[in-house]
Parts: sequence; C-alpha cells; structure tokens
Amino acid sequence: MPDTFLDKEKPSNRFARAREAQAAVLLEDYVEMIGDLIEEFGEARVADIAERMGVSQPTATKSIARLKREGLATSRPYRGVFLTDEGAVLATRVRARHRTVVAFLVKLGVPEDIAELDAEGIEHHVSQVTLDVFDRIVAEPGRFDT
Amino acid sequence: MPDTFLDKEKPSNRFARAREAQAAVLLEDYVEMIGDLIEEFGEARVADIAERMGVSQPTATKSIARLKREGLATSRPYRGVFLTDEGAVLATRVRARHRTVVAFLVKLGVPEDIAELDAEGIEHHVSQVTLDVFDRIVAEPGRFDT
DNA sequence: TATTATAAATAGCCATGGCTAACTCTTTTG
DNA sequence: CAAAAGAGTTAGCCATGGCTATTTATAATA
Repeated sequence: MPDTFLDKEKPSNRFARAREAQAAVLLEDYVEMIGDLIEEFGEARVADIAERMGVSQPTATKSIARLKREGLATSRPYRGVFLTDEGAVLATRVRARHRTVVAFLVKLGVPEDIAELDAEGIEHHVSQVTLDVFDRIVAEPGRFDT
Repeated sequence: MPDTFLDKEKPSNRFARAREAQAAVLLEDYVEMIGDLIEEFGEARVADIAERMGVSQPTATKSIARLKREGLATSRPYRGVFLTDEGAVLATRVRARHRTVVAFLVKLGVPEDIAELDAEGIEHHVSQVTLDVFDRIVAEPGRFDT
C-alpha cells in the first residue's frame, strides 16, 4: 500500500525535510476535518469547514481547490465537499493517528485538553515507527504517572 | 520569566493556534542552529547557516534579517551572526527541548536516527506540561520496551 | 598593492496561505 | 413568484519563505 502523495523524494537535511513535510499538514487537516463533518452531519459545507478551521470562506474555498487538484476531494457548489476514495483513505489514517497521539499523551498523564492541542501539532510529524510505539504503549495495561 | 515573543494572544481554534505556532518554528530552528555553530566553531557565518539549514544563502540572509527584527540576533557583514541575550536564552531552551524529545523517543524504543528526524517536527509543538512529562519519563529508571 | 577569490547583500521572481470586498448564484420566504 | 437572505466564488491584495542572477564589499594572495 503506497503512502500516497505524501512521500516524494525526501531531502537528507533534517530541516529541509521538516519544511517539506509542512506542505502536507494543511491537506491532512482539511481532509481530517471534512471526514469529521461528513460523519457528524452527513455533509461538509464550505462555511462549516471555514469555521472549524478558523479561516475565512474564501481561504477555505482556495484550500478545497487545492484538495481537488491533489485528487483528494470533489465538490459541487451549494451541495458540499466530498472526499475521493484516496481522500477517504487519508482521512481515516489521519484521524486514527490523531486519536493515537491523544490517547498516548493522556496515558502519560497529560490533561486531555492539553493533549488535544499538542496532538494537533505533533501528529503530522510522527513517523510510522514512532506511531507504532505509541500504539503499543496505549494498548498496554498499566499506568505511566509513576 | 516571560515566554518571550512566542506567546501573543492565542486563538481558541486548535487549527488556527497550530498555524500561528508555525511562525515561530523557523525562528526557533535558526536560533538553535546558530547556537550550535557558535559553540562548535566560535562563530556562525551566513554560508554555514545556509548550508546547515539546507537553504540558499540569500534565503538565510533574509531569515537572519527577521531574527534581527525580532531582537534575537545581530550581525556584522563578514564577521558572522551573533545571538542577543534573548536569542541565547531561546537557543538554550530550544536545544534542551530538542534533547529531551529525542531522549524520550529513544527511551520508548524508537531508533536514534528516526527519533532525531521525528523530534525535529515534534519539538516545536510540545507544551511545557507535556515536556515536563517527557522529562520525568526520561529521568525515570526502567525501560518501556515492554 | 593590485588582482582574484570569496562572502554577503540586493534585486526580482514564484507559490502558498492568509485576508476583505465585491459579485453571482441558490434557496428561502413573504 | 419576487425579493431578501445566505452560500460560494472571484478578484485582488499582503507577508512569508523559497529561489537564481547580479552586484558589492571584504579578504587573500601573486
């Protein structure tokens, strides 16, 4: 299973690499949230997306255009935004990762609200290897608050 | 001790918040690296900074200009870039945080090279609360590889 | 010291992701 | 069914952080 468009050739320099990864963050956030909205309301309207992202409607429209360009979404004016198969797969993966990171931090003893905020920043930068470690720890019985 | 310029008013929206935080990332990376270079070589030249950041010289010059604007650095052409007191404090804090995150991941069983890459993305998004938890776990005796 | 080499800065371009203002197209409703 | 309200898009602006090509200033050396 290919990791979709998120894996082009990665630069060796750690900073350059982190910079490139940043480009994917916005896409991931939108796709994740559109998935949430569809699940909650059965549809994702531009206005709702904009509001949840904390962004103006035109900015949301522009970003959605980018999602469409990348083959992650489609949309029909006044009918909402929809995820393509690829977009849905990405959304699922991203949302699972988000939950894992939050659960991991909470298990470590971080308060939920803080865990939620930190996860938003962290989740996009966690490799599969590290994510697996998080998952294992979440699944483990026992506490970590020493 | 104020948290310097990194704490303006924070938006309530988690995405908006993460977006704003992003602005500080570049500054933190530069300051961290300039600190490293000064420690290693006694000076930080624009060319070296550019090379380590994986960026062209003009781009480095531009970013250094921003550091100066923010009161984090000074520079004299052909003499190198220097950190202000504020910049030095930030550099120290950022470098300590980086080490903590790497050590934490390694303690969890993440291979060092991967820990190093992940840390670069993660470190900028970890709250003080979460960082304290990481620190405590790093300091703890015992293993986590189940 | 005059020339060459190197380091840094400047100019000017591009894409991205914000924004507001204005417009257009539904949908609702009086 | 016409007018008003609401949703979405378009136009056009800004700042940031990339880039290359060019110029300028300093340092090294023949």
